[in-house]
Amino acid sequence: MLPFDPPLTLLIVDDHFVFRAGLKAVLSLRRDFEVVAEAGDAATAVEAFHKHEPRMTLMDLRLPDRSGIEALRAIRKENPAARVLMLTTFDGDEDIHRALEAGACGYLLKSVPGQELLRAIEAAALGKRYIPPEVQRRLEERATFGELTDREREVLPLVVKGLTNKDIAGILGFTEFTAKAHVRSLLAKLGAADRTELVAIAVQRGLVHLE
Amino acid sequence: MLPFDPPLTLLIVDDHFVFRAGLKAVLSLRRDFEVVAEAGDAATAVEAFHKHEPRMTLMDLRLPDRSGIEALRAIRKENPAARVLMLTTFDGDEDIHRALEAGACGYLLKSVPGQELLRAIEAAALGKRYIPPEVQRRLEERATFGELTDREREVLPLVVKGLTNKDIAGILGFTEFTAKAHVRSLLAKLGAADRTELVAIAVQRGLVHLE
DNA sequence: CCTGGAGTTGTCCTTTCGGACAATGGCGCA
DNA sequence: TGCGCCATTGTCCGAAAGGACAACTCCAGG
Repeated sequence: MLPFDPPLTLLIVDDHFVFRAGLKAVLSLRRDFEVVAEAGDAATAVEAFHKHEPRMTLMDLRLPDRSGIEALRAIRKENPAARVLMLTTFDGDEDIHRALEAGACGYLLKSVPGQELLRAIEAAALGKRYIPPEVQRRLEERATFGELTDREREVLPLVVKGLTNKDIAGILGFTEFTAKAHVRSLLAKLGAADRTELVAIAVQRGLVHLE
Repeated sequence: MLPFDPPLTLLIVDDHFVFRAGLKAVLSLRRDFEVVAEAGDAATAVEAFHKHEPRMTLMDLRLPDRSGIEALRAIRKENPAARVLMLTTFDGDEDIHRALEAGACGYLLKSVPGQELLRAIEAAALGKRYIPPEVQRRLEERATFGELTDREREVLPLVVKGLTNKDIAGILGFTEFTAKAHVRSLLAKLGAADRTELVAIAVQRGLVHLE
């Protein structure tokens, strides 16, 4: 593999100072990689991207200003050719799916070994989509479930908050029967026996986030 | 602050290669800190501790062989004077509590800046317990809730799995009434209106872990 | 134009929940 | 010895949940 010339410019986005230091340490093993900027939150990330126009961005999914995927979208909106590699701990297949749909050119786990990280960046910079087998597997499992509708996505977080069908109906402005219908559909689509299990599955799969 | 002489020997335990690299990079800023070993899982960690007898151990809570706190316990059992600093992303107050109870000499968030990390290690090595204010706050909030009984700790995961009171009773070998009583008690102690909210709270607080 | 999916609103019926209250036995601690 | 906490088992009751159906509207896609 030929080295990048000029060097591959990189933007690092992660709210963990120590992890950023680790990335820089690993990336410094390649003379043809150059970290031109780093950011610890989404707003700074978008700004830094605009300023430095890096050829590759490494982005954490979980950022303090609660986005990561939003930052990805903002960056891809500014430059649709931008290459962004998501780098995160496992967050459920929904997050992976959303990241790839938003145009990420790969999805690495933070547990990635150094060599694989370098290879993934190289592959992504050359236009390939780098997705590790374990992530791929999760995505395929996911495909067996149907997509959720917009309404279902509105109802689900309310169920997770412990609200009753009547409460949900009041908030979203329809009758209890409608709420029941949506919940019934959610149970079927996610394979849950009742709303309690629904919460566990939804959280595990990253369809909703607690806090 | 006087430098450590001989140098402070350190063991690093974290399953993320990149994060370990970051730790080493930050720690190398102190000439009197010396990383003598590192481990990516609990078993290796205990082994490395036995072999190198480091004066300080930095340990991630979440390890692939599903322990972290177990590794902490194993290490403290071998050497009750061992100093172990937990270093992790937020995992709910229950994990913090269990770690400190098991003898951790501090609990840092992975988002910790480099300087604070170095200061925390220094403080912990000198016998102080380093706990950042945000973690302290979480622990105090927690104190307002009562401790769970052993039975409640058995029942809770089953509730989270979506089982009914009757199912739970069958598994644990008592009647549905007893299951109801425990669930009622859990609802009261954790401040949940129903078992759906109970799941959300239990997961958020780290009383149960999904997967 | 017609089909299908989504969203909406219902009914009927059985099961489950959760609150209030009460009673028993055990075990530790003062 | 007695008090309190825990675990256990109940009863009664109203509210909520969830399955099985059915029907209507709207709208996009073939």
